[in-house]
Amino acid sequence: MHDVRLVRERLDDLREAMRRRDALDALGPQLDRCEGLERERRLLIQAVEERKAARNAGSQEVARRKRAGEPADDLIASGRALGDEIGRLELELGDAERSLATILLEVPNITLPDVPAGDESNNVIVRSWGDPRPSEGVRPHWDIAAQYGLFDLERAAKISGSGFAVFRGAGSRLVRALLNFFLDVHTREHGYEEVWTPVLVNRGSMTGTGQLPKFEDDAYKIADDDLFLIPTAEVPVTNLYRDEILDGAELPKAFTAYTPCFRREAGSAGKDTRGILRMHQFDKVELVRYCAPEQSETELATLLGHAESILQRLGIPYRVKLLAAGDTGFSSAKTYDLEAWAPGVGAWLEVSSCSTFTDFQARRANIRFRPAKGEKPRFVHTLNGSGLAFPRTLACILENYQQPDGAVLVPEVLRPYVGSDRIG
RNA sequence: GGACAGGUGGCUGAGUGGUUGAAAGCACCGGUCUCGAAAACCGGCGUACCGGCAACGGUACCGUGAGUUCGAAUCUCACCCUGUCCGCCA
Repeated sequence: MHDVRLVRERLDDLREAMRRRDALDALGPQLDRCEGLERERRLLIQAVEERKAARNAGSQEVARRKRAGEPADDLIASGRALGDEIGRLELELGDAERSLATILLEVPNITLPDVPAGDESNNVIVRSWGDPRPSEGVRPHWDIAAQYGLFDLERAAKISGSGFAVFRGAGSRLVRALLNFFLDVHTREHGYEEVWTPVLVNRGSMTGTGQLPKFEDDAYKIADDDLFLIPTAEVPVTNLYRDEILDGAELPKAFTAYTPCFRREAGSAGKDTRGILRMHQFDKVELVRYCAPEQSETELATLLGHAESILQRLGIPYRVKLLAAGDTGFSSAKTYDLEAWAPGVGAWLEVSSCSTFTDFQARRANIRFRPAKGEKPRFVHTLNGSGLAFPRTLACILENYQQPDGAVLVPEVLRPYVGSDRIG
């Protein structure tokens, strides 16, 4: 959510930001409406407060006269008239504020100046790591998994539906290994505090991080209780400090969490239908950081480095992609995707997405910090990134570590967790 | 799910419908005293919005939302949360 002052003072900047996202056609008229609504809102606030001040003064005088035993019927009558008027004006004010909020809650964040404008064709590969293994002779992960019984999509479809997976045997053990390996690295070497959170969250949390109101159709919802299954651990972890004021000396704060993630993938029909590349439920270890605005630039680099470190330890070649404004998520101001090489499917798979949200989420979730004693609270900056998503990482491991005899070597760093050095 | 008891400022904790943004204490900040510190004493100490260059003025906020009233922390209703007991349950 944007500061209303942006509408008042820098509406052109907001328009330009939407243009860079290729969203001006859709949002331009809405922004124009905001300008009028904002003006109307302020006039109504002034009108209401003026009358409230008069009513308060009148009430004081009523109290004084009653104590003095004097009549106050005239003041009570004028107070009642003021009250009626205030009621009417407040209805109008409520309408204006709701209309304004409805629009503003659906305006995406402003991307940073170094984010390229336009759609995904303007994404930039900023660097890459490792030597991508040629695809020749490498089977896709679903073939490997079928041979060694690593996961069972047919039975998952029977018990849940398409887009769900049952991992079994060595496959299940690999998932558990990823979970422990990722969390161990982030807590022991990268300085994150580990948290284990609910995966069912309320509407306020989903709105705080920006999934709602615009993307309600993408989320699994428990209608009876107005709860949502989290699409990412970003939601519960970022909302940890919703409506709080943090001590500036504590910043930056860093959290890592393992959670399952649930996505309806509405609009993704027909994409990545083979294997486990796009699931309704998948597992992920997430990294979340809170920092002061001045730190967020370096914090993003730090976060990205932590995610990259996992791929390097696993020995999986990857590339770092800076997303163009039009490809950048709703709440994000700047996003780097980490794409790992999957020789079997012959594609770069997005295994992590690292973003800074500047103060966009903090404003929605009301997360502030006090820079120093006696100073005014300011909004924090929030960042998050996957470190990493399990299914695609698993696919990359199977395909990169496939041996000529068909077996799969277990990456060195995972061996203590898996308990063996090969599958097959 | 049922029955009680509660939800007030960073914390503890008062608060008869009418100078209550809210007593008091703690914590915190500044000052006096001191060689320094502690103690004592004095003063300060919430957030947001509206207007104003500013000084400052105004409005709102005592779990949330409605309602009664000239006026609500205080009365009414609904909801949420916490605690305790019962039921159920991994």
